[in-house]
Amino acid sequence: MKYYSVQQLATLAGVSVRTLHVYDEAGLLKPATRTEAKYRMYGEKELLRLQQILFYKELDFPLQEIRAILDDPEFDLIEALKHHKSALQTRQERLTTLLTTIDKTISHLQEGEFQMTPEELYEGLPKETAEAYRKEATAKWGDAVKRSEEALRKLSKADFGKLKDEMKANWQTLASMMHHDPTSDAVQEHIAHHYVIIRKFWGTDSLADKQAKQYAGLGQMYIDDPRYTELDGKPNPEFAVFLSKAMSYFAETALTS
Amino acid sequence: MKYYSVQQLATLAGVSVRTLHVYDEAGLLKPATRTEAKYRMYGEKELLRLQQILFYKELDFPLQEIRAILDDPEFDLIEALKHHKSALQTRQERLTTLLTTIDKTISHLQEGEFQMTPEELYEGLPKETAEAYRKEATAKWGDAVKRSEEALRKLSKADFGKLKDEMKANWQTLASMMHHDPTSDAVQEHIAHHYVIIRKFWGTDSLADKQAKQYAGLGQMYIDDPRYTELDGKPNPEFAVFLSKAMSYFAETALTS
DNA sequence: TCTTGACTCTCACCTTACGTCATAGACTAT
DNA sequence: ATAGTCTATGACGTAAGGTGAGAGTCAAGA
Repeated sequence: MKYYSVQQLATLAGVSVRTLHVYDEAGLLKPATRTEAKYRMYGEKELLRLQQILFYKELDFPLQEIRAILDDPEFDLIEALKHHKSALQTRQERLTTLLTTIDKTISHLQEGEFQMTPEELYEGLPKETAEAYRKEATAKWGDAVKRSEEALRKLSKADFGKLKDEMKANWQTLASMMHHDPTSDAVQEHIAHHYVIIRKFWGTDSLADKQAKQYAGLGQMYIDDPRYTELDGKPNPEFAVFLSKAMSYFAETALTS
Repeated sequence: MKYYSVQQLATLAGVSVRTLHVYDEAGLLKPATRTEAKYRMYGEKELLRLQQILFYKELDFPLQEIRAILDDPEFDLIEALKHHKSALQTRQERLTTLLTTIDKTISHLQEGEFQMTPEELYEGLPKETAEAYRKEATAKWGDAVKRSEEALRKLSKADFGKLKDEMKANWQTLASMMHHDPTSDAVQEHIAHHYVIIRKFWGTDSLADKQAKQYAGLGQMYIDDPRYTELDGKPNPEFAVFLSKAMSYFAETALTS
């Protein structure tokens, strides 16, 4: 039977000696035995248990719960995991909010310094071209466009600003992703995230789904049209940028008209 | 000049009195003045500073840094925000990994755990009719059906019951809506709400989207087929009821096979 | 055998940003 | 005057260890 000293076990598992002391004290991981001089000696079983402990610690379980899980065979592990999962999701949402706030703060502070003028936003997309897109969209989606505009008008000014910010970020992500890898699923993810944004502002309102579907359909209209996606018979590397701008223009128009 | 007591300020800002004590002690927010009895009195300026403090606290800055930011006009705020942002992004990535790990662990633990008798679920739909629907569905959606079944088997018994209840309610709403107005958008809303339910039970799992899409497609299959929607060349008033039962049967079968 | 250096033991205080008493004094309304 | 509310300070507790202090233990070289 092989034994490990505190330091050996600590090194093996990548934790500190103090950590093992704490686990011993907490009854979470007792040494297999002690020498006459009270040195802690751990065996294979303890090593395995430590692996388990570290696994749950990775999942951010508090030590008390880890002990409960490992010691009580009746413990409803699955329920605990699910509970923990929802807690993590809450944290993640909070982090997302924080990141958005930080982004806004940064861009607010940089106002004037790096601010995008509307001209820059539409850069490469001349007014008449943009107008043409809008006409095309309204011709194909007339009613939907109107209903979308109604829904948008129901937002408060503050929400309107937030919505614009989030959508802008989403489009920028799309453009950046497709710039780095034109074959990626970025468009799908973009639309999926668009759903998320829409839901956030209109909740379960059935208008949300209509709006999102209409938007997705509008994007699809461009995506399906080789006049936009291809250049000389090959994928147009500028398509992502174009799509971003076109959709942005469409939304801006819908939001403000 | 208006002054606020500790409690007034605390209530205004939504923090505890103790928090204000701590901030005073830390030199982060000193009261404008003190009464003879040493009561802390805060003015407008302090209120504004408190807003600032809470803003940075929202961004998870430690109090020491907040003090540095607010007291040192030379502090490079934008750099600090950017630095902080990347830290938050790291945390968020870690959370995502954790959530994935939890999902994997849950499904690993639930493997093979769940079985159920199909008999009680066929209620209201004769066996041979039901079997025919299922055959049609699997013929058209073979692979998707199998994947869906996998996902469904991973639910706990408790969740399974809840899912059944919510889906049943959703179908009943559909049937009732279409009964009153066969031309309504009820099917779209039904599918949209189905998305919501699915997300609730599978959360971040990407299977959720596949499941929902497949379900939507299956419904569309019936909706597009005049054999079901029409009767003697006119809209079939029983279609909603039929669809409800067919979809119900399909899901039940997927849940139990 | 003695000494040196590495290892180990337990005790105990420190960390964040407060929460939660405890005790004592201050203010307000009846 | 008295009850009820508000305030002050001080002290202890939290999670999961970090960082020593002081003392004992072990293996190896001189």
